[in-house]
Amino acid sequence: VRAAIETLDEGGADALTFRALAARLSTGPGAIYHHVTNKNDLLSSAVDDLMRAVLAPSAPEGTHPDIRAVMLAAFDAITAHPWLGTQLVTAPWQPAVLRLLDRVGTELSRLGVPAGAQFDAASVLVHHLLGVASQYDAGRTLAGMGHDRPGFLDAARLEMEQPDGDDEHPFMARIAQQLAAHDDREQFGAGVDIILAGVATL
Amino acid sequence: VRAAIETLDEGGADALTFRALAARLSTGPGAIYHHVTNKNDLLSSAVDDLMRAVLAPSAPEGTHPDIRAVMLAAFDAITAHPWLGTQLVTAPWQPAVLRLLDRVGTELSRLGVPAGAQFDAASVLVHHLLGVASQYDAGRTLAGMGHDRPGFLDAARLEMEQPDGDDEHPFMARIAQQLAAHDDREQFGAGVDIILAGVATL
DNA sequence: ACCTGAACACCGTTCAAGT
DNA sequence: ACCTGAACACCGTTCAAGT
Repeated sequence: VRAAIETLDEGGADALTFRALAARLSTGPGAIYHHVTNKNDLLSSAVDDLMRAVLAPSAPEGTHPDIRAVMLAAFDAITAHPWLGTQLVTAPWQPAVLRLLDRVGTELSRLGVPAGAQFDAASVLVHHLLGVASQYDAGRTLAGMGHDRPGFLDAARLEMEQPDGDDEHPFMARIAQQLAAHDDREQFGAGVDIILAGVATL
Repeated sequence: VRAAIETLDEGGADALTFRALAARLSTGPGAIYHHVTNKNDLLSSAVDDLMRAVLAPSAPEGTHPDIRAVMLAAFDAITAHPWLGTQLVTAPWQPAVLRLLDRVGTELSRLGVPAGAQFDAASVLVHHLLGVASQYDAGRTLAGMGHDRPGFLDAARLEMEQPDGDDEHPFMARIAQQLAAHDDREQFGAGVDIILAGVATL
């Protein structure tokens, strides 16, 4: 599993092959099946490993883990391992996601959110994370985007323009500019704050 | 593209193969490359077709499209074509997603949301949609879940229990029960409402 | 211009044969 | 019990040859 994580970190999702992994471990592809039942099993084990660290009790004894801190820890894990986001999104019912959901939901419960709304609220928070996560991985591999997201968005906006030239898509133009001066982590946190503000009204 | 959508609807993402598609169109696999550059191109064309219908101006002349209505229209498209959700999540920078983001953002702008927060707010809304969307597709194919999500969640909860038996994961137990009586569409709308309530505080 | 379908370079997975 | 690595059943994609 550790070798798989290294392969994924170095070459992305496409680099993880039973043949490549076998070569890295100086063995044959078949040998891997003695330790793992599946490629899916291997991937979810890799995800589990990383998410376990995210959810490890970092708060000092007696203190309660802060939702915002947990969300940001997950965000940081995903930026460090971009393939992790895609993997979480592709299999949202896997144990790692359920553990995260439980942690968030439990914390919401402690904050006094009504029982009937805890699941709705926790889901929105986790979805926010998964959404940002998937963008992050896709952004690395997308042809033509590179690190120039503002330019990419602006080009996309121009493609969206109707032939009649009536609609100008001012919103897209504005966010293309904003993206240039934006810190991803800050923006993620801003989204969390919006959701928590909404939760607070319940 | 229409044949691809039919294949995807009938057999899910794995069923769309150039060989299967060629058979359905009574031709060879190579012929498809004269109309489409790639499998990715084919998939995003299929996504575009469906999302174009979602974003088509449905509101009567002069009226403004309601954010909630747009979000629910997208939700309905995804439940009708579960593979659509996975596809949207896998490539969040594709034109279809950007058009949705623009629609939501433009509407937020009209509602008086401060310019600096429009992108944050629109992103959270779209992420909520994509998150629910990916769950929907994964839920169909996940082994052991079937249509018994409460039972599945409860089993997952039991697996999560630590050997020391101290932690009871009461949140998971509660949502496992809630899921039995829950309407997915309603829950999706509840999430949208939470986000909009948070946006309103800005 | 468009189609045909064999061929190429890969996959994940299996399995007889070894140690 | 674990490894080995050829073999199997697939992929997406290409390309000479046809119409």
